[in-house]
Amino acid sequence: MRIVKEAEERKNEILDVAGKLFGEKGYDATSTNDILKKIGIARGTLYYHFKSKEDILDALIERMTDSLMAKAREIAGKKDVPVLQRLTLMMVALNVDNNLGHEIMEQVHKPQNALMHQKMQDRLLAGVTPIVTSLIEEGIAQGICQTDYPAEVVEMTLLYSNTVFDDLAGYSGDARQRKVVAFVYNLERLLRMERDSLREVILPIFG
Amino acid sequence: MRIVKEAEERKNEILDVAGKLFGEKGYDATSTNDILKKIGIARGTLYYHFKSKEDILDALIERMTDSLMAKAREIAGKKDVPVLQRLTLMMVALNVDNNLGHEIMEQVHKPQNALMHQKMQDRLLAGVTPIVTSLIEEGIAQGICQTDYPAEVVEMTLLYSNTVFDDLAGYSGDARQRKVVAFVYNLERLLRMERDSLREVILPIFG
DNA sequence: TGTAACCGACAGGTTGTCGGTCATAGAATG
DNA sequence: CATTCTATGACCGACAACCTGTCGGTTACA
Repeated sequence: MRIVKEAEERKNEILDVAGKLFGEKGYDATSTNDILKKIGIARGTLYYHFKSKEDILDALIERMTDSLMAKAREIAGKKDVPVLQRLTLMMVALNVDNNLGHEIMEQVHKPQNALMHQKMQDRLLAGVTPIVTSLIEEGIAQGICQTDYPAEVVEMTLLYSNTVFDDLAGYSGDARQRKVVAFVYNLERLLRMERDSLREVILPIFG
Repeated sequence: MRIVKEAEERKNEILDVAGKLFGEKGYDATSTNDILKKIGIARGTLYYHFKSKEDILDALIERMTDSLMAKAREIAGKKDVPVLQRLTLMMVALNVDNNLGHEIMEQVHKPQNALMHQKMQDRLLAGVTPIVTSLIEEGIAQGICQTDYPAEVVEMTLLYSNTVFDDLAGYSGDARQRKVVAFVYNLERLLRMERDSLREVILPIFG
């Protein structure tokens, strides 16, 4: 007996399985056959819902980044919470959801998954940068920090943390700690903040 | 009549053609058939010299980065030239050879070539960072700049310029100019240098 | 009953393997 | 010194085993 489902439901079912497999074996190493066999659908069904394998990846990334950005926007919008605290919340959200929450991230930084990593980075940078930038601009208005180029500072910072902290697991405990401390140190300089003023805000995030 | 060549010569011949094709069509879109037909060798010959398509890519990247790093080391080693001037030469070398010289770079930043981009970035960052860091440390010793984390500053800076300036062509003239100015501004802050002290050094590089 | 969702065979392409062939440097021989 | 022999490094191309995307036909259900 052939099982029929609403298009939206099937699509999500495909994305769920694809996401899991991409996370386990990488995008390139996962074949469309792997996906459709695991779900129990035919080849034609998969291509009825998505026009190509890359289309699946794009939809998957969109689904992930959309929910992440919604959360980021929500945090940034809490005007009653102090700026620095919102910044902390933001970094927690980005790090947990981005690097740990989904197991996809465990494999995403190895060269094999370059395409996936690249696409996520592009989308996240484009989407999150303006949100975080607005936060920084609030901070500037309140005299907490200062820079002539908030957007570029944010861009540089996000890019760096997204690349380096991705495979931070590869470092030993000490080297890891040093990286994080250096990151805080540099960020303080970029934003012309007092030495160690961000230390207590950011350090706890990375343990 | 079958043509026989020294292994090293054939290898380089293969890398030459592969590099050209990867640059024109991207890594994924180039098949091993494209390569071997263009050279005029059989399938078996290609796989006699390289164990896989990815192996070709790796060898190609190694050949490129090796020559680039040799040049970087040479520049850094000219102890009679002032540090700032050496820094300029270094950036020129990295930018020209990396982004313009080889036409490979023209296509390298589009998502299709993510694997190529990723591998080059990994290798370049790992290789060039210590060289540039030593340069910065010289500058610190001479009192030209100051930071507690020179390696991380360099890492952050190289990563950023390698990612953002890659597809700088996508921006209009004004936005491009702004990016570069912001980059200099941020670098001065990271290295605790006087405002605009790097301006004349770096700006000319990007026109 | 019309159509959205589904099926699976198939075409055309890809990578990597493998048993076998040929060219040639250098050893052996006259 | 000239010639023949031979071991092996370089080369060949058919082939297996995959892969993605298409398409005409089928089925469930609103």
